[in-house]
This record gives sequence, structure tokens and C-alpha cells, in this order.
Amino acid sequence: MNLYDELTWRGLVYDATDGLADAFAGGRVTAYIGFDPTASSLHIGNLLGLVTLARLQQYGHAPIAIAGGGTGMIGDPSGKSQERTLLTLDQINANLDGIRPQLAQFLDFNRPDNPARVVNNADWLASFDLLGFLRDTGKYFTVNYMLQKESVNRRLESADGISYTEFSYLLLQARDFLELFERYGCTLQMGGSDQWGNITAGIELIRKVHAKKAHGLVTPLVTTASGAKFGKTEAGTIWLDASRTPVQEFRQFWLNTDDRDVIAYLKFFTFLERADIDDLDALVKGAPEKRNAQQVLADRVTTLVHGAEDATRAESANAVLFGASTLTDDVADAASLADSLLAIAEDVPSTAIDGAAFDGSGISIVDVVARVIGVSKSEARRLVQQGGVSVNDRKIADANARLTRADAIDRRVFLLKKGGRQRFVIRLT
RNA sequence: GGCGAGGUAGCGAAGCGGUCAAACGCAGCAGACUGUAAAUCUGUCGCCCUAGCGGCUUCGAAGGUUCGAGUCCUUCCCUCGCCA
Repeated sequence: MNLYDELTWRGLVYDATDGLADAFAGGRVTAYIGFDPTASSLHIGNLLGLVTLARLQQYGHAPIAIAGGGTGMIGDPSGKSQERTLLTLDQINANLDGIRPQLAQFLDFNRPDNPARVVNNADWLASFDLLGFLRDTGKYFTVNYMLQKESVNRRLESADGISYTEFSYLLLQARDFLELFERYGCTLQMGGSDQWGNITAGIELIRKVHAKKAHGLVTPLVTTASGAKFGKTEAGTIWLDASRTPVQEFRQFWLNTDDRDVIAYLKFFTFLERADIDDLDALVKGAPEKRNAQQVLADRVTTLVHGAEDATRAESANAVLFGASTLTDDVADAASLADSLLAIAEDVPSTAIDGAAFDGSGISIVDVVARVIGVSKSEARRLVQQGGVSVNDRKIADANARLTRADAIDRRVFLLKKGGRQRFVIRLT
């Protein structure tokens, strides 16, 4: 299968310029995607672009990831209904330091024919002088053209309007494409569907300045069947940085994927081939409760982002945490169960509590829940009373209940469950 | 600068001077049902406790009127619209 057909099969082609398939077929294409340094870590909303760049490289094309140190100074109005808060230069630089290695992780810099590049557009954008920019870049665009862009137009109609700063953003991103075209022969820009306007502006600029044809390809917005925003959970954004989103939690996110989404995600985010994905598709349809596709998705994506070692650790930690740990009173079993829970404590949400607190009359369940889960006592009490809390697989619905050392598994560890999918290990010290 | 509208819990949006911790919707959380899925139904959704017709802090900010203010008055701040 050629690259264009593969991208199409995977559902990654939301829109593309005419002739892109021929361009792929005609030889090595240099392509880029820009990433905004809005935070010190990328999140899974950026993942589709990263994986797509990697896919491109596998087919022998040359990927460039732009870390948007320059455009980040301005703020892309695309997909935003409100003016953005400007980041300080210090913040941007700190964020760039965080995301650069993440970008690099997905790409191969050592391929002799098509090495990857990570570049910072501040390298050229920051050094433009205003008059020069207006003459060299601004002159190529009519305001009429810019006003027609969806990102601008929507904001014109909104009550908040759009600042001159963000209005200018389009020119900067167009300039990026031109710059990469000139420096590296880059002829393709990719991005999410909200980037189409920015991308076509760059294509226009290259056509006007060099009379050359450049291409654009945008991927669809990743959606969830339930209508929730992709990449967000009750806990917030799913980050690629393990210090922000622990590997175990990252893996859980993928494991909890809706049946209706899982095949699409496998196509988007993994390198599995068509036959394998078709097999999984059949499994989802035939035996959805086995969650085979979700398992594979979780394993593949976690391995891709965090490496095989951490992915395996997360998998085994979750196996213990969610395993059918029938908590018996058998002393030998208790000891081994306690051992296995303590062994995974570092990889899962866990809290250490001074064991002495459990002596005598012990600690109230509400206090334990509030402390371990990190909610107010009112909320902890509510959780308990609504039957949402169990300790060592025993539901505790009495808000006045207390936990003592004797309640602990082998007198040294508790397994606390909140609702159906949140579990915490409590170590007595 | 002038005129007008408005600022209420994460968001949206009600709210005759008393029974307003504040209707309702969304999001969230929990329960039932399940498959660590979805849908549906139910409950819940400021904080604290000795858990009660309990206490405390909230309705842009500060003052004031009143036995009592989200609701009235004054000043200030902010947002939006129209006009200059």
C-alpha cells in the first residue's frame, strides 16, 4: 500500500490538496507539522500529528517538527473562540525545553536519506523587523483574503472580536511554510482540520513567491462517540509527560476507550497493519466484553509514548490493581497479596499513612478517603454514604466506620476503591 | 466622552426584602444495570462538625438602609452594545 492510500484507509485524510498522492509517489517529500509551546508537555491531542509524522518517515519521507517558539508568542486564533492570554518569553522557552525532547522521541534523526528535524520557528520569525515583514510577507496577502479565513471570520462575528496580534498569526504560519520550503525543500504541511486555513495561506505564499506547488493535508478532529472531548478525563488533560500523567493512568485512559472509537484509534495511533486491525475489529464486534482491541490499543500507545519497559510495568501494575483479587482471610494469601500490592505502589496512585494512626480505634473512613483521594471531607463523606467506596473489596457505606490495623491486608496495606475505576493503594508505615 | 444592558456556584441561566447555600440545564461524582464500554434510570453536586428544623463563608468590590439583602441605596471596578 502506498502512503496516501494508507493514510486514507486510516481515516487520516480529512482534506488534502490535489496532487498530493502523486507527490508522495514521485519521490521523497519533506513535510512538517507545527506544535505550540502552550505547556511544558505535549498532550495526546498532539499525538495524532506526531504519529502521522512518524508514519511518513517510515515511508521514506522526511519529517520536520516545528516547535513554535515564534508563533507561540502570538497565539493561533484557529479553533479558539476567545483571544488567548499571551505567554511570557520565559514561559515559552521553558515550554520549548519540555516539548522538544517529546517531539524528538517519535522521529528518527539518523536516517541517512530522510532524517527528521526539529526546528524552532523563533529562529527566523524573531529576527524579522516590522517594516521588512510587512513588505516581504504582508504584501502578498490581501486583508480580504485574511478576513475570509474561518478562524478570523468567526471571531469577527463574535462579541470579543480579534486583536490585531492574532489577526496577524496567519501571516506568520504562512511564513513558516515558506521558510521551510526555502531551507529544506519542505513541500507539505500537515495538521488538524482547524489548520486548513493557515496551511493554504502558506501554500499561497510559496506559489506567489516561488511559483511552486506545495501541499497540505489535514487530519480529522479526533472525536469520542460519547461526545466528550477527546483527551480529557475527570482528572484533566492526558499528558505525554509521565510526571504529569503517570504511565499507569495513561494506559488506563486508552484501556477505557469506547467500543465505537477503539478501531478508529487503532488506525490513528498505532502502526498495526490492516489485517491485524481487521481482526481486532471482528473481536470487538463478536466479543466486546473481552476488550481485546482496547488492550492492544493501550499497550501499543503506552509503549510508543513511554517505552516498552514502563508500559509493561503499568500493565502488570494494573493487572494487580484490577485483577480478581479475591481478598480472603487466608493468612498466606494475605501476605502474598500485600506483597504484590506494595510492589506496584510506586506505579499506581498510592499514599503512605503512618501505621500508628491505625492503632487503637483507628482512623475514620472519611478521613482516609479525603486524604487518599484528595477531596474535601464533605465530598468524602458523600462518597461513602452513596456506596462509592470499598476497602479491600468490602463496601463501606457507613460514614462513621473506622479503619484499624487489623482491617489491613496482612496488617500493612489497604486497597481503596472509589467507584468503578479508581483504585488506590494505602501503605502503612 | 454620552446613552443603554449586564456582572449569581466549573459553564449556561433563574432568582416578589425573609422559608436562598441559591430553581433549572450542561459538565462532574456516586448507585443500579454492565464488560474497567455505551445508553438509560436514580441520587448527588460550597466548606466544617458533636450531622442538626446545626455552624461558617459565598451571588463583581466596598460601604449603607433594614430586625433581616443575591434581592433596596451610594460609590467604585469590569464586560458588552449603540452613539460621539
